Amino acid sequence: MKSVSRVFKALADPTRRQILQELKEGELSAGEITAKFPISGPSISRHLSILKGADLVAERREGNRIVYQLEPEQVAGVVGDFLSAVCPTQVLRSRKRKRSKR
Amino acid sequence: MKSVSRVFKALADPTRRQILQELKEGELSAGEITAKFPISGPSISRHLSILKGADLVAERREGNRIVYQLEPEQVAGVVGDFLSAVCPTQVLRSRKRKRSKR
DNA sequence: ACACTATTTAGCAAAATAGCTAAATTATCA
DNA sequence: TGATAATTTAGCTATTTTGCTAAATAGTGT
Repeated sequence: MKSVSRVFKALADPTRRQILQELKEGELSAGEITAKFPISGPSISRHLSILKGADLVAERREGNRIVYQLEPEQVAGVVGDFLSAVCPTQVLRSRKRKRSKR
Repeated sequence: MKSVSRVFKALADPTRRQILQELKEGELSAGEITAKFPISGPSISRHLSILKGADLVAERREGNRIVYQLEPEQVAGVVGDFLSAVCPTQVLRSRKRKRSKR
């Protein structure tokens, strides 16, 4: 699937959007994220893997747990690109140019 | 459903995102839009009604046909709000403040 | 090795989504 | 009014999504 599609599909779910908002405050482990939502751990885990698949978050293992952090550049990059493609006059501000296929 | 959810669900489909991009060039009738895609008229009609339900497009009847136009303020407003909520440092530019519940 | 904690993976059921064709609707024109 | 054109609505099917519980995996501490 294309990157843009993965990102917008990821953002289509309210739980996932809220996970991103929580991560904006700082990194959190899977368990800490789960504690903030009324749904099961496995369901959160699935949401996290979708967010990760869209590169909206990064994960790293830290001992026993897995810690997630927001990737604001991907969020702003992909969504911002779409926004400036569709309504160039409304949006915009100098964003870092994306490095081509690093 | 909440407005933000309707918007992001609407944007989750690639055909719908592309419809918005086509409309960016100027308004188009349902038939003209259909002609640009490889899927059936009724399917396009459904996509249009989802976009309309999210206020991403407006429609008006013009004689025989129904003409659609982009609502760039809704696109930029909702998506931009999310963007500045999640990654305030990356994005941003003065956007018109949304009039409260007109 | 064993127990314990944190997390993911598997497998299932219910709901939502997107496509199709056929039928209904709305407007135009003779 | 009757025919034609443009579009939507209805009804169907296949696929995807989201939630769950149970089981597997990975790391820590004894």
